Amino acid sequence: MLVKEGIPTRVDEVYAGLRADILAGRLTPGTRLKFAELRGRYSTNVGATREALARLAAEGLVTSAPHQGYRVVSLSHADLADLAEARAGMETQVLRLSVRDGDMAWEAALVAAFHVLERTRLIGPDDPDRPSDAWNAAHAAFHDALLRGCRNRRLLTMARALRQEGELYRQWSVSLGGRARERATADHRELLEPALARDADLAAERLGAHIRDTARLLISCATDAPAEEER
Amino acid sequence: MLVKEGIPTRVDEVYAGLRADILAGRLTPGTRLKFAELRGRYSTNVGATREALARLAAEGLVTSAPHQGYRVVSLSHADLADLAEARAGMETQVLRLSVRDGDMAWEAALVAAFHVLERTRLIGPDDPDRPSDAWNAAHAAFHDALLRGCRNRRLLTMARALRQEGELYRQWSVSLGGRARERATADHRELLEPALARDADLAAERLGAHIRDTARLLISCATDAPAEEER
DNA sequence: CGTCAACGTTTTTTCGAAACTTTGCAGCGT
DNA sequence: ACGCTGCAAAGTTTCGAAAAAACGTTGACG
Repeated sequence: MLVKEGIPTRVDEVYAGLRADILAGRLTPGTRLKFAELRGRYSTNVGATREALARLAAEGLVTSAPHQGYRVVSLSHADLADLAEARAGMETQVLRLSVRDGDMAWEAALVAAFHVLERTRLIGPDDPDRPSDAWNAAHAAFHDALLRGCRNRRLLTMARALRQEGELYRQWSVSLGGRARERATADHRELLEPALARDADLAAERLGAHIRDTARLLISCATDAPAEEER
Repeated sequence: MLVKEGIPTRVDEVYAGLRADILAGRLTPGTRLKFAELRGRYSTNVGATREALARLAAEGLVTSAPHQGYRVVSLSHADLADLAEARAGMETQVLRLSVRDGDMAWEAALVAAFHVLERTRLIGPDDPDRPSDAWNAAHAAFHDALLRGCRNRRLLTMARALRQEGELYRQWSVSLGGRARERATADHRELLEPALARDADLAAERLGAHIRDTARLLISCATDAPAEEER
């Protein structure tokens, strides 16, 4: 956060790669991140790896304990509940500001994102139980477009970080229940309309409900105990 | 964040020292942080310094640009307004949860913190224009006690990080106006009472107003342009 | 049979120097 | 006088190896 753009350095590459691997699920939650492995995986030195991990730790995607190395953040029902609560509060606040301050370009981007989301098949060709990658991307883009009108960089950054962690849970949750499939488009249209109508209260209320519902759904679906340790 | 405790490592020392120096104002906002200097100041190597700075950057206390090093975050009126808005939203949310979930130990700690704050002289012996160090510490402790009842670690951590940045502005603001002095104790009593009475709405409303008022006061007082560049 | 201590291995942390990038300055040409 | 190009200095980034710490195993003792 608060890092100005410029020419990407070596650390940035490792950071980006690591983050992508975690978010895409190529590195499962709870796995230990040994420097030797990472050094081979991203073909870099220890120092760069260390700094990339430090950034991810600050972001909440990995945890660190002195002299015990880093590991991918582990998931738990309790933490998911906490995260949902934090997101509901955070994102509704940002959405209010977004609705208040967003200009026409924001509206246009929002409508565009919704259009893409609406037209993207929820279920991919490969795995009939899991949302397709394209849909996940469109979904994330829509929610980001929703918040992007907020002029407060600080709040926007925090909301994004929280949402990103949510993606981790989504990635590792088992197949979504049937209800989610039918509701998906309707839910998002119900978010779009009050946002465009500049009804901040209604939009915020619906977004909060959306987040809480999704979290509840994930919790109820994840009957299997979430990944814990690995030594 | 999300760093488990353990035996402090070298990086932790540098991180702690650097953070203390920034918050105490020994390193002024906007100053460039050269590795050579820091290496001498904390008698350590480049790598440790680098990692400590990376953590502080993630926390928002320093900024970084590729190939241009790190510098202490610079202050501006616009950013202060953003920060106040973020804090108002964040802290009121955490306070609601704190009031809802806080147990008797929380109440006790809160009362104790208020007692100390009430009995601490606002104006120190050395500088008649600036709050004393003791009062600043008591003030921070009271606000922390207010929020500490919140069981959601994630929200609590974020609220604390935001508040910490606020301390930076307070440190560098010019002497507070007269109104602040009389209102100080009354303001905080008006925070304490609804919290103990478990009136989350009233407590949240007053805290939000308190934060916004303080920020407004700081902005109006800081007639001199805030520190900007230094190359 | 269980517990504890010591040893060896694995992994993290620390460190200084080489390599690369940016910045400031002087010289040259227009 | 102004602008551009190339050089020198300062500073950041990268790198691999040495040092310190934790972990697992083995062996001895109660």
